[in-house]
Amino acid sequence: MAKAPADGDRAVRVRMAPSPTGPLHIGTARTSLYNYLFARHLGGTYVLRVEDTDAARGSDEFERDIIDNLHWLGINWDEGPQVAGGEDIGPYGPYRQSQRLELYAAEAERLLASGQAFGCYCTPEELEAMRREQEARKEPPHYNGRCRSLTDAERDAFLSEGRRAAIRFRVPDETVVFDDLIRGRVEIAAEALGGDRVIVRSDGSPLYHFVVVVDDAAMHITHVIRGEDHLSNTPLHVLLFRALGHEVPVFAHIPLILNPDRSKMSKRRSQTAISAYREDGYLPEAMVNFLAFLGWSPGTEEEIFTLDELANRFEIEHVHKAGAVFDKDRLDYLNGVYIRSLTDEQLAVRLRRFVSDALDDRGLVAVIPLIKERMVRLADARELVAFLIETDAEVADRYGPDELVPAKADAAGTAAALARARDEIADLAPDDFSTGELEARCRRAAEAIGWKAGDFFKPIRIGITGRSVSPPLFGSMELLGKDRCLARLDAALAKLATVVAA
RNA sequence: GCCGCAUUCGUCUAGAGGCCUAGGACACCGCCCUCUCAAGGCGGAGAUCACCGGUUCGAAUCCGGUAUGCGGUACCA
Repeated sequence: MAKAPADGDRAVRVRMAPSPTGPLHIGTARTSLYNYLFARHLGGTYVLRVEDTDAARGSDEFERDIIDNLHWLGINWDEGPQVAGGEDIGPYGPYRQSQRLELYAAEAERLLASGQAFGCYCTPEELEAMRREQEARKEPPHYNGRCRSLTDAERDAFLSEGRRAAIRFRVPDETVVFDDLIRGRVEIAAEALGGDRVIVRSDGSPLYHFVVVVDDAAMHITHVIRGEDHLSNTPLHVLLFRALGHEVPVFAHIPLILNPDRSKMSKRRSQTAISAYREDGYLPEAMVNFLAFLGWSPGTEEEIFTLDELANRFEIEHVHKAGAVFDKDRLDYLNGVYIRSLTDEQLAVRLRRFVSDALDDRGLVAVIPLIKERMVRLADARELVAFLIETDAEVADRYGPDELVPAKADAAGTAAALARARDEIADLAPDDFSTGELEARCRRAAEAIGWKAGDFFKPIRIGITGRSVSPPLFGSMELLGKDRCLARLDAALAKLATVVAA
């Protein structure tokens, strides 16, 4: 079961910090999942914090999408907002950064007071010009320290020009070393950070790298599990934790999810919104199973796991180091596995919102045995059951007379065969209008005229369903009912007659 | 450019010095089953473990270098 936290008796606390600047992204979902599994495996606490400091790009709609889809996946949290715009729960709230501004201001003030940060009066235009010069000189772009040690007179001069100060963190000159649960020891020279970094804009709003550290410290986060794209930012974070006088958490940088061309998965090249997969009819169980295995493996050959089983088995040390291409084929396969594992009744509930109400609940449950193993996604059911919903005329409009004719037959022969089938079916008593009886009669009829069963069934299938590919024929006929079957076969016969006559 | 991380079948991965003539899954191919399509069963092909050098009796596994890929390099998150 749960083993002791890796770093002694400190209770594990992890967090997921999505930014509501877009719908829940596949990568964010997996990072959330890994955090969740890590916390549950160790009996720790899972915190959700909304990083909504970017008011211009963020929206309540996206926050709702993120929270809703996280819930849909089965990922729940112990602290944080429970519903979008709703009450937070937990002792370290509020859990939305837009409501924590006083804390950030106070922490920035502390850094200023201790001399670990300073006011910088350079304008964005000046900084841009400086960067361009450095680039022209083939130097790595970096802040040149112009405002590092301003005299009072210089400061007053800037102020009287109407300039407002941004706050910069004084980056010490050293090599930062930190341990990563997945990658081991990482060393990065602080020089690579490009000089003293702005932590509060000149308009007073704090920057991501600052608030993330302030909040992780304030919320007593012990393990920061996040995407590999944050690895290079980590030295800055370590330095800030130390400057603020807080314990540095343990880091774990998980590999990225990749487009087929191995670039970081993006909206441009892949479907990235979890909600889109949900609308296509992927099951959350399949999604979770798939995401968990994208970069992690239990080390055995088992591959089907529930969320709880994953939480039991998950070990962060076994997370793979390299990026993983999102393999849609594998997701499709897993989804099929999960669909087939449901009972007909369970499947009917999941399918309800994907299938028109023209097919009632009873009808839906009844057709499931015919379509269950033919679905990859729940949305596939729409096409699979369409023959039950479409009118006879709509079905007839789907095909031309030639399509009814099997490869080795002609129109006249097909018309005769189909007429024979029609008579057999018409002859059935209502009580005998069943899958078994239908099949037996049609097989006998095929044999009687010397046709292969497959050839004989082809025009029936197309006449009944309007399609050359369909769920099992006789089961479909039973569900359709005798009258509609006969009407559709008559329509097919009428079509054939037009080409036989010609 | 600079900094960092990575590199086992097409893809996801197993692999923690001898159990590896490298295992599994998806995809692919073939056969079987079969009313179409699926599902299922059986089988096949597919990786000189990026490359080069070391360490070792022995390396996919340890070390160094190279190459390639990716990520980062903001008063974005």
